[in-house]
Amino acid sequence: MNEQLQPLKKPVRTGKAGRSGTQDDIVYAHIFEAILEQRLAPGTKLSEEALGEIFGVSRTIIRRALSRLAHESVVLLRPNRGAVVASPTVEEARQVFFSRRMVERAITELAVQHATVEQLNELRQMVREERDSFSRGDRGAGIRLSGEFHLKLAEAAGNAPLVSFQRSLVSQTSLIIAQYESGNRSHCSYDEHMQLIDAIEARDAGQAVSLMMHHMDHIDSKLNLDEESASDDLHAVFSHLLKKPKASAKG
Amino acid sequence: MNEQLQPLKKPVRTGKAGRSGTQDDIVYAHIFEAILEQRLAPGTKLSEEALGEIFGVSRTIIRRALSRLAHESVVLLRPNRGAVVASPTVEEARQVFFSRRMVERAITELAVQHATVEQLNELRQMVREERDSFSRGDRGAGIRLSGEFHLKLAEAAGNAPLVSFQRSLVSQTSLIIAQYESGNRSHCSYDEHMQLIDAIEARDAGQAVSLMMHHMDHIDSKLNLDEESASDDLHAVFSHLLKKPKASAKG
DNA sequence: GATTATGCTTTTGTGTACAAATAAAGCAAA
DNA sequence: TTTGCTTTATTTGTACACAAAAGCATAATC
Repeated sequence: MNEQLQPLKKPVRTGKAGRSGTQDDIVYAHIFEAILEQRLAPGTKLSEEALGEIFGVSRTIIRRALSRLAHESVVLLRPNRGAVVASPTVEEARQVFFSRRMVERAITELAVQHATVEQLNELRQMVREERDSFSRGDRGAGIRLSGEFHLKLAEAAGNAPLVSFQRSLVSQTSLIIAQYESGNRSHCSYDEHMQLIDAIEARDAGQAVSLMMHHMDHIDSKLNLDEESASDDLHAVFSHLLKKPKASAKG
Repeated sequence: MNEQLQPLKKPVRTGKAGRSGTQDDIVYAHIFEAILEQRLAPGTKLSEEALGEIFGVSRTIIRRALSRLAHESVVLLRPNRGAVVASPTVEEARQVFFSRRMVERAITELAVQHATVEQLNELRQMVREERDSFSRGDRGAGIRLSGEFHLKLAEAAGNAPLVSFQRSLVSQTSLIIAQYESGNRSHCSYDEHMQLIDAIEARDAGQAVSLMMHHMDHIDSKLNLDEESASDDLHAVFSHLLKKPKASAKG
């Protein structure tokens, strides 16, 4: 139980954490990523002390990160009983998707009006990264990048409250997909993403919204109710970040 | 600087704080109420230590409350520079109202489908309280209750993410109204609220949505850009909660 | 053998001390 | 008088220690 992170390295790519420099942003991003990539299964207990030890920070920092995750409904914070990875029910998933349809429609319309060519090119670059992740077989990163695409689109729409809501919805959606999506790796959302960007650049609101709604339908239709298992050992989950203490202190 | 609250009494009515029992819920509610009732002007610095002393709790609790307010964009949290009451710009106000129109439309449609008669009666009771507040001349409470009406309606719609987003939007709207609404006290929103409930009870979606959109228009049209002043002395703002130390230690 | 009571362990909640960063004040020089 | 710098003071950031609550296991009783 005395493993420590090196100075505390931030993960591949965040996009979510504000200035992504402070300790709690880093912890937040790591835990979030671990959840999305299913290294942390829904229901897993997130002990403050254990996480603090793993990341080499005090419980204060962990607590802030967990609080933030709880606010996005990715983590459930039970008073006096600690935090667990959220396990959205089918009904909760349905509600999230309802809200997402609403938000994505609004975002698409706004993006058609406001998105700059520069922003659209950045979006294209993100889609390429997303595609690469899936073709590498890195499903976790793919889901995450897909989410970041939708978040970036929200930013291009230029409405701050919508961005904030979208962030929360995307997080929850990612968790739901990670939990419920059927095994067929046909998550070729990047193709639909590209078409969407084209429609927005053409300033064709009708077409863009139509594509977005179909995209939502596709995501929706891929869900099923299989429960998959993942590790709930915090040390194992974050082992790739740990430097071995002596030689084999925990093997 | 040695004033203390009695055991820590919660404000009139919260509706916002979860179980509204824990210390930080109480602190949150008090500060939020003070902002809505314009006893705390936009831009006012919210010192952790001062607030801690006033409420008789440690900075830990204050910090959580501020963090929560910041997440609703009612308070601005600047790293290393403390918290201030948010002062939404005209553009930010515009964005909030755009989002609200979107959300209120969805909520109204869902409420027509799902709201029970019991919920509608509770809503009517809230509108009566709102009306009473305005007739008493208690503008702050009126604005707050008006916001709580919209939040309760969101709950009746039965979509959790929407409720959460609505909470944030309502908070911001209240702040905007408190800051920008013109002096004419023609804030007779309670009348429109009553008509809305009737339309929902009649399960007339078209009429309900139409009323809601007009309601939004009315709120919108009442805004102007006058800046009003309010106290920025924390002790004065919360004086009604303080018991006098000895006889006249601070007069 | 099942069930409830009780003490023990673990984990979270809160207050506080110390470190770091920022803002303020004072002073000097132009 | 004003401007810039140095020093001081205030305020936030983080860690830690102690208190309180929940969970767990053991044991006793029905």
